[in-house]
Order: sequence, then C-alpha cells, then structure tokens
Amino acid sequence: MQPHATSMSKPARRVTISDMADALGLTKSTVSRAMNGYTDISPATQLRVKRMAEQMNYQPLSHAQAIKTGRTRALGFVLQLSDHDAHRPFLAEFLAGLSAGASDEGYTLTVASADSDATLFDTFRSLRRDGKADGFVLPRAMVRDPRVALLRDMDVPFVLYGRQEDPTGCSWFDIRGEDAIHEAVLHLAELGHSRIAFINGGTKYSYARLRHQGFVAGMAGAGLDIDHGLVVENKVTLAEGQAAAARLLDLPEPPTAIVCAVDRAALGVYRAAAQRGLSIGSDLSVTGYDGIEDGTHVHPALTTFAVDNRDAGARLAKLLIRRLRGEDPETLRETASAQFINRGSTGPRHDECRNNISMGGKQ
Amino acid sequence: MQPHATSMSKPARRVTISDMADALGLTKSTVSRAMNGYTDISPATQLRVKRMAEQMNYQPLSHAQAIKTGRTRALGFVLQLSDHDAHRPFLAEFLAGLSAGASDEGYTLTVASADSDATLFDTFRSLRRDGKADGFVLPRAMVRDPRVALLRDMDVPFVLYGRQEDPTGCSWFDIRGEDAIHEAVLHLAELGHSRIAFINGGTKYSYARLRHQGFVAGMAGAGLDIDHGLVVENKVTLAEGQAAAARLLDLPEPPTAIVCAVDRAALGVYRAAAQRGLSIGSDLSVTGYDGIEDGTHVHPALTTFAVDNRDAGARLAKLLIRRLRGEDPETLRETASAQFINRGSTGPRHDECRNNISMGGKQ
DNA sequence: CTGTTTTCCGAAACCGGTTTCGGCAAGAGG
DNA sequence: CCTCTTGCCGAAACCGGTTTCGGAAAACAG
Repeated sequence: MQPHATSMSKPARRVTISDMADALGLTKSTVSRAMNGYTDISPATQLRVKRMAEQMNYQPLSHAQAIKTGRTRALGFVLQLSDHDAHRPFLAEFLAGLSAGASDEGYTLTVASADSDATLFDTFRSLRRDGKADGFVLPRAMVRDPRVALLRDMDVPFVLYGRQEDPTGCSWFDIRGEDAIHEAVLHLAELGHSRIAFINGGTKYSYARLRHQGFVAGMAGAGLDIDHGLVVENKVTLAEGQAAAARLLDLPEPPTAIVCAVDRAALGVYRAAAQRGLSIGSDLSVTGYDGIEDGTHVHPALTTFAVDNRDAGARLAKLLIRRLRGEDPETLRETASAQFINRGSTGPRHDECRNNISMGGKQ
Repeated sequence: MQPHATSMSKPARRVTISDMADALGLTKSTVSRAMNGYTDISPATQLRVKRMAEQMNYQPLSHAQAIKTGRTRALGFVLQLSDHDAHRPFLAEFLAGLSAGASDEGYTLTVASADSDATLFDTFRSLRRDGKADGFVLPRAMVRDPRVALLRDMDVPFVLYGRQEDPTGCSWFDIRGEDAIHEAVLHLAELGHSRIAFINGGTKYSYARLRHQGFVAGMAGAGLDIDHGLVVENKVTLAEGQAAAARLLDLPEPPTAIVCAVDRAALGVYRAAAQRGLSIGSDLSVTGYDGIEDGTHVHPALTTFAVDNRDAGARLAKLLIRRLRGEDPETLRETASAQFINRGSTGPRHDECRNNISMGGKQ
C-alpha cells in the first residue's frame, strides 16, 4: 500500500510513531510498547507492529525517546591527548571498529577530547549530563584507572579496552598480550637463545603488568632463569627503545635476543643494533608487539604480534551496548589473541657475534 | 512490565526550563524566547533570563530542543576507510581539534565510518535523518567531490578541509600547500639546484592540483624550466615514493633535488637514494610536506612543511558552527600556511654524484 | 450462568523544550 | 480624550516519543 518514497532528494519526511499508529489502527502508546517489547502487548500485536515498522522503515527518533528515557543510543569515547605515546596509529582503525559496531546496533559514536587529566572528568560528566553518551568506551586500561573510579561512582556504564585488577562491575575486551610475549619467549628459546631481554611498555597501563607476567611465564616454560638486569620497564617510543637497547647491548654479557612489548621500542632496538654493527635476525633477535606498519619497512621486517584494532573496537561497542541493555557487567568480558607474524627479525643464536662485531652474520 | 531493569541513580537533577520559569516568575515560552534572542522579548528581560541561566547553570537539553528544531548541536564526521593512504597519523590530532572547537561552542562531535563509497552516502543520510549531525566536516577535499554534490543536494551544511574548484555554497579551511611547494622550489633553487623533480600526491584530491601549481609557480619564480619527465603524480606511500624516485634517479640526467608533496613519499626517496649510495642532503636534496614524526627519525631528518592538524580541526569546527548559525557559506573560507622546517635533507647542488653511480657518495 | 482474574490495549499525562497566536498595556498620533 | 500602534509577554498547542492508569473483553473458576 505505502509506496516506497523513492530517494528523490526531496523532503522525505520521517515516518513517526503516529504514522505507525494510524497505519495499524492502534494508538501511539501501543506501538511504543510493542516496539520496546513490553509484555503487556500480545505477541501477535507485537509482531504486527514490528513487521509494519520494517515495512514502513520506522525507526524511533533517538533524541525524542531520550527526552523521557535519558538515553540517546550513543556511545561515548574520550580521546586523551595527554598520553603522547602509542595508540595514535591505531586510532583510525579502532574508531572505525567502534562506529561500525555501534551502527550495527543502531547506535552512534560521540567523540570528545580532553587535553589534560583535569578536564577529563568534566568531559565525562558533561557528555553524560547532556545526554550525548549513554556509556563510555575506555581505551588503554590503566592499573589504577581513575576513569573507572569515576564512572563506577557516577553509575554510568562503561567497557574497557584492557583488563582491570579489581574487576568489580567492569566489562572489557582485551588482547591477551601476555600469551603473545610468552610465545615470543618460547620461540626465541627454541632458536637457542637463553639470554633473553625484555623491554616492557608503560607501567601505568594494565597491559604492561600482564606482558611482564607473560615474559616470566615464558622464561619459566622454557626452563630459563631471568636476569633482572635484562628487564626494562616503561619504554614505549623509538628513542626510549633505542636507549634501553643500547644499555643492554653494552652490558658485559649482552642478551642475544630482545623481546619488546611495543613495536616502536623494537624499532629503537634496530637503531641501537645498527649503531653497533649488529645485524638483526642473526646477531640479535628482536620481537615486537602491535603490528604497526613501520615494522614492515625495516630490514629485516620486524617479527611481531598483530593486533586487530578494528575488531577490538567493534567488539567493545557491542559489549557496551549489551551492558546498556541491562546485561550483567561481569559476564561481559572477552579476550582474543594476537597473531604471531614471523617476518625474520629472529634467528638462531649466534654466540660469537659479540666477540668480533665486524664479521657480520651470514648463516 | 519493564523489559529490562535499568540501573537507577540520582545524579543531581538537571535544571529545566520550568525551573527557570519558576525562579523568574515567567513562563517557559518567555524563557525559551529570551534564551534564543527573540526580539519580542525586552532587552531587560532578556538579560535577566540569561543572568539567571548563568547563575542556575541552565543549559537547554540539546535533544529536547532537537525534537522541535531538528538540530541537536552535533557536528558529523565520517571517516572513510577506503582511502588507505595518508591522513591516518593525523587523525588523532585532527579529531582532537574538531571536538575541542566544537565543545567550545557547546557542540559535540559524532563520528561514523563508511567502509566503501557505496555506503558513504547512506551514512551521511542516516546521520542527518536521525538527527545525529546538524552538518558535516569533510576531510580531504577531492577534485570532483561526490560528498559535496550530495550534501548540496540534500541542503545540509558542510565545511571542507581543502578547497573546491566549484566553490558554490562551499565553505572551507585549507593549508596553502601550493605556497609551501613554491617555497620548497625556491629554497632548492637558491641552493643551486636546477634539475628539480616533483613527486606529487593523490591526483583525485584537490591538494595535488594546488601543489602542482605551486611547483610550476616556484619553478617559474626561480627562472627554471620544467622537465616534464621529472614530474610524477599520484605517489603517496613510502613504496610508491621509492619506486618513483628509483625511476627518476636512474634517468640519464637524474634530478639533483626532489620535492615531494607528501612526507611518506619523501621517505621512499630516502630508500631509493640509499640503494644507490646517494646520501641525502649532499648528493640528493629532498623536501617533504606534512611534518610526520617519522621524518625526524631518518638521517638526515627530513626537511618538510609542518601542518597543524589540531588547529585545522578546531577552525573547521568553528566554521561549520558559524555556518549552522546561518552565516553565508561564501564568507566562511580560511586558509593558513604550513611551517617550513629545515632539518637538513637539502644542501647545495653536487653535480658529480650522478656520473658514476657505483662510486657511492663520499663527499 | 455468574464472579473473578488476566490479558491486552486506549486515554491521557508527561518529558523539556519551541513556536504560534492573541491580548493587555503603554506610547504615538490626531 | 480617544483611537491605533507597537512592545512585551502569557496561554496553549506542538514535537515524537514514553509511561501510568484504568477499563473492556476474554479466560478462568465455581
């Protein structure tokens, strides 16, 4: 009956709930309750209404519902400019995942920014207060995360990218970085390495704790002892990685392999190695984590663990939506594994490499 | 009855327009019109209302107004995953600028994504239709931009990051990349170079056209002839830049300097030069454009033109808001200049480098 | 065949604003 | 002094939904 409004770039008035009511011979209230699955509407009517909604392409206007419900079907994401390290390259993919996951469920994504920690809280508050976000996705979970404390206190739903030691009321998605680091260690041990160093990432983030555990577990699994002089924390940039590697390589007994918790730091290791005439993959083995593109531009390309940030975003969006729909936060926890990408920056252990730097490694 | 139990909380009820009306002894309608600056409210009352709003911290709920006005004080931004080249690294800064500029004026930012050109239009439409965006910021203006056509047709306000040849109804902000390229050419000419090559960016984007013009103007300004064999279009990635540079450097009469429209391509030039034993800055001069961080990691660091993408975002947000407030689009056009950063990848012309490739560049 | 529950839906209020309309009072003009 | 404006504001409808309340019809019980 209702002719399809051909998308002829004209007014194209939205179909409202009253249109639905008229078309169905019901009242607005019935239509509304049917759409929202109230049990006091018969299954038959419920179906009839939903079919008609499909047919007439009726979608309740989110901000019209919001005026009563307070929820506007929008997910909030606050980007913090304060942390200047990583995660910038991933942002595009991650946001794409978030918004795709959101729009799959009829949600949208509101993005705000906070230039300092001081304004961060206000940003959350006003976003929520103004109904611009029903809940939040929190990237880069921290060990003691003030955002979690705030949102718990405000009783605003949220999901974390990363895990939390005190998981009360927390939902999250995370990549099991600890498994990746574990795997990296085993991989290197199999190649004969025993003096394996670990350059870890930002200690204030949960991921660093976990990856450290992964390193410890990996070394134990390989039956190797940990030399605590070979474990460095809190290196996330290329420069920091380079400096850390320089120190390690200049030790009396340098490592023959370095596991990095972050690709950028691993690229710094390349630099330090180059300065010392060590060739990566033979004289020195290196592994990274993240799967950034720059890792493919060095020679040999960086062996690393790729993270699918788009997928992460999409899954976080869906978790948050489920939480907004009332599911128990404690059940909304997922993890995935990073994908090992062997690109040649590791190789069998060479002992002699440090005796005579200039001989170079050709196996 | 209730389909789902929503988590209850009592967070300091918002002050509504009725609260205002009561406090002032006026009616809602008067308060509303006063807030919106209607002329049929006396200046005195107008002031009184606004003062009270300040005092009570009253801010009309955007989605409550939206139900009547259709505008929700939200700017829309659609990120297109289809263009896989540049602009990823800038995204964080740009978005930060956008949301900061928006929130300065009481607006927020809704971000969506479109995985293909096919879904792009639908994304714009539904965002607008659902009142999730009052207007749009369009990044990376294209020569024939379908988004412009669509939004013009839909009569939805928008602003471009980049200029447009048919400027009817268009507002924009842009960095004058042509001036930068012009300057680069003059800089190189001053250093004695005459065989200057140009590796341009994506031809479908407006910026490429302009930068090409800048190159032409610069060569003319320096009194140099353009060898069309030294002009390459459409190279935006490191690999593409490398390949293009390889071809240029293997010419019978290779250039002694290469101007790149894009930093990543310039980094490719470094590769090609290294493969041929040419040292950047002495054997071969290179300039880039964008100011990406990787440019500081190569040796010598890349001389380039830095673009302040955060500022660009903020200015675009404000332009769009002004347009939403009714200003004439044609008056909403701004440009800024890129900042020249001389970091050492250019130097005086060396002629002998190309006579014998295998001799390698030792000065 | 009554009396009592249930089931299912309509009527109407409400949410927080905007906008149309009309009317009263003060000022202008004659 | 009496109209005619004009300035200024209140009353009420409206926007597109949600939610409370109550009542008619149907199902069940006796």
